[in-house]
Amino acid sequence: MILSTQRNQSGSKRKENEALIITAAEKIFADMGYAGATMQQIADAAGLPKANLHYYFPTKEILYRNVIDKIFNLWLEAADIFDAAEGPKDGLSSYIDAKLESSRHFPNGSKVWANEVIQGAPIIQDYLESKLTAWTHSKAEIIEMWIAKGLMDPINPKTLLYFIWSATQHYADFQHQIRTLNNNSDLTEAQWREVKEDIKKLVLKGLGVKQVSECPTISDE
Amino acid sequence: MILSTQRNQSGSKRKENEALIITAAEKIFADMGYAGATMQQIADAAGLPKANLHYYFPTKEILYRNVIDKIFNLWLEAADIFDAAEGPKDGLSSYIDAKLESSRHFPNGSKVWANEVIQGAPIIQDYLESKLTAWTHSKAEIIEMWIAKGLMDPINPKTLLYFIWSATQHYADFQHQIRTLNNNSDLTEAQWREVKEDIKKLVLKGLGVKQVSECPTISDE
DNA sequence: GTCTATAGTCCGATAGAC
DNA sequence: GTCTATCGGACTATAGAC
Repeated sequence: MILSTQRNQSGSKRKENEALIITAAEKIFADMGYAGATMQQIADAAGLPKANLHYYFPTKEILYRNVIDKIFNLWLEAADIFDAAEGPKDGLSSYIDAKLESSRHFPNGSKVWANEVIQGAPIIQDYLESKLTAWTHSKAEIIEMWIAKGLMDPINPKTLLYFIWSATQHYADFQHQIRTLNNNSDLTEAQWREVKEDIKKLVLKGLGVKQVSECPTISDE
Repeated sequence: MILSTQRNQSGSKRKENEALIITAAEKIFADMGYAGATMQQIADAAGLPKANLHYYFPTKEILYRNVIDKIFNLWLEAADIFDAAEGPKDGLSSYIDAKLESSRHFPNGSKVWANEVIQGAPIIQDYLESKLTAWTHSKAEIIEMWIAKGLMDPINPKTLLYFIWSATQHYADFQHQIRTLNNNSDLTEAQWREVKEDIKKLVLKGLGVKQVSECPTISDE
């Protein structure tokens, strides 16, 4: 009993600190790159001494892999929408919405992923070859089914997926460039809404999918 | 006379070595990131002793800025097509072609740029604020003119530019991921042609621009 | 202009006290 | 489980011979 309680206490303390460190690491890795990030910077961002990081994550690389793991699982979840959809109009626009929301509110994960892939995925190649490959094939099948049913124009499904990934992740990865070109201000709520509508409209119309429900806003303006 | 000859000789030798070093640096910075790249790796890739790099480029940062400079000028050149175009059908499809060719044949420059912007442009912020801002505004004006003339649907010009940048640069920056999802093979000539056609078709149709000349290929297949 | 040898700095990781 | 102090290695940059 006592042991169990102790285990719970230390277990939750461990989980708490691990989550704290991973969140701090995500930001530092996004801002500095893997090699550029230092354990000291991550420790400062987490408000812990550097040695504690090594207590929870023995090496920098293991910490990094844990950050990637969190990012990748969020990515997979966002795509459940895809499977549940009735057709491309519903599925693609929900997926674009979800990806843009993720770019807006959690840009750091996307940045870490992009940095890693640009450099040839030296550390997370196994993710690409196992999980991402399987995921991509399953989504490609759905797109092919939609095409076969005549719900949208024919297109290489991977080209379409890359298209959506790049258009949406751009708003996370190139956040700084977009901000600079927007008079050094973050996009406003209205600008985000406009981006979402523009991208969905362009993709759905470009694919020959019938337009999103013809009255987009609820009421005013 | 003699002095002038000597100056030419040493001048061309200097230019030669500088170009050699910049090309090597571009690859190493793309593969390793700024912090991850070492002067030793760049020296090895250029086939020179490390001290010679410091002779031509006093510091790592100065070398890096020279790499960025080359990349950015190529980017600007690729966009001259834009200004010369009659309308969106011509201008956008030429621009997409040019950007995809650049992604295919010179991916390293795009990767270095992406890495830098993801990390908040710590070193080349002045480029974003001066050159890129001016460039973007001039292209946005052209797009707005096309819209005003009724040649394409209304869209925020910046959203359209980001769209094209992301879709095309994705094939450079995420080259490794695309290769992995393509059975660990680079895209073939035929696959590149398909990607180009798919992207142009999607963008032009999505924007309500009249379709690309209705018989795309010259002959066979 | 070229190259070797090294100075000086910073970082990942750990030992060991609490 | 927490933290300080430090080791050992790697890197940028330079001094100085050729």
